[in-house]
Amino acid sequence: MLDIKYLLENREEAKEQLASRKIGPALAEKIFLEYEEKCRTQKEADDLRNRRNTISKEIGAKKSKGENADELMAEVAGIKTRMETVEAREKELDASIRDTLLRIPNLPRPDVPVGQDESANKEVSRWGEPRKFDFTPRAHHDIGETLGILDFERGAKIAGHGYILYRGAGALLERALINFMLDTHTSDGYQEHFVPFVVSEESLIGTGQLPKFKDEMMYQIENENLFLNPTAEVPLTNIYRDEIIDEDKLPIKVTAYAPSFRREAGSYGKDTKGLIRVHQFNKVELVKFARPEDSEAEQQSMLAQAEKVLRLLELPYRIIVLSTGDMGFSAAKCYDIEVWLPSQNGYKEISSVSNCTDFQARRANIRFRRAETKKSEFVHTLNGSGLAVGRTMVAVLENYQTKDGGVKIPAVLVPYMRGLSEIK
RNA sequence: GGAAAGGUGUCUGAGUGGUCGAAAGAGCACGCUUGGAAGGCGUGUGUGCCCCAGAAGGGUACCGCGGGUUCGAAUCCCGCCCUUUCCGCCA
Repeated sequence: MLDIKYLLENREEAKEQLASRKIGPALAEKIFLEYEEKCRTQKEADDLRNRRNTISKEIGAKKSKGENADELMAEVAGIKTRMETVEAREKELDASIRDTLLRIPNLPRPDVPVGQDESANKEVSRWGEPRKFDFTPRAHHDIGETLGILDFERGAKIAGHGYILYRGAGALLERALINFMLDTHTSDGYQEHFVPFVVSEESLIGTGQLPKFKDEMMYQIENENLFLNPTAEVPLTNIYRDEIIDEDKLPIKVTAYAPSFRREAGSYGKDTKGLIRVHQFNKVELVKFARPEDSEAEQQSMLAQAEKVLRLLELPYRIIVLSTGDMGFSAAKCYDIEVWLPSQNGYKEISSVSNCTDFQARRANIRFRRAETKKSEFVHTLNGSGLAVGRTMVAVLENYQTKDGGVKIPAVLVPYMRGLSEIK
């Protein structure tokens, strides 16, 4: 959620920034208008309440002395009639302003490239050399099915399209990747968590998935105010919802493995085959809570943390900084890591590392107490995939495939594979 | 799922219709005391919003959340959420 004061005090600048995020000026104008009326309405309501409170005290005083208070009671009755109308309008305006604010995305940091979509994204760096094949590399779903380690048909039989059954060495490899990633992050100071796989509406509002993306993204549980976890960013960030953290505890670094569930409504036709775009995928998530002045640097180190996994797996990748039009709702600045996929002869997103500044903290009411001033301020929250496990599996299968249809296991994973060094 | 108890400020905890933003204590800040520290003493110590050009100041709201009763609600009533204990059911 944006700071309404910032919007009010920087109206034109804010509208420009919103335009870069594909939000027209109408929403901001609506807030300005409603805010103005809200101030007038609140003033009237406050004055009426003041009068009522004063009279009520007088009534109390009179009655305790046994005097007659009928006249005062008649006056207060008149006030109450008017109060009903004014207070109702006040509530309506407050709710409307809040609802609008909840649907406005975060504003970009000044160094984010401005643009409407991914064409304005900028490549930042590359690591690793894509392997030269002396045969035509196959796609991961082809490799996986042939080896019998990925079963798309039976996954679909069990749950439908987009739900995958992993078998044997495939199941083991998925688990190996999860454990390898968690071990890597925890040894670098991220505290491991195991989180609920369902999340409440409040939590989702806190991180920004609701109210705006309910239908496209979320699976809701029938008869419950619960949703399947769409990303461990939600449970991890909400750990500190409605809390005040001591400044000397910051930055807090947490990590968790969790399956992510996405409806992916509206993405029909994209990546329909294989593991790339599915309704349930595993992910190891990184989340940080930091002081505002540190969040920039913390984002860089989180990016490096996610990169580390790919470097250890020796998978080539590049880093992209997303443009204002391509960033996620809650992000003020976002890097994508894209891994090399031989079958696509190109790079594919495998991680997203976002600085959400105080946007989520304001929604979720996550603050810290500044030691010097004793005042509470909103923290900055950051999140990043470290990494999307399913897509890492894709990258391993494709980059490590052999001419005869097998897959070599990256050296760092062998200990996690009970010594298995190749799937054949 | 059933029964009971309970949710108050940074924390502990009092408060069952009026003068309660809320006792007391702890913590924290400042000052005094001391050669210094400990200790003691004193003072202060929430947040949002609105009015005000701003400071000062004022108003209003906030005692889990939402409604209701009342001239007046932390206090009474209803619904919901959460916590604890016991029972049931299970992994």
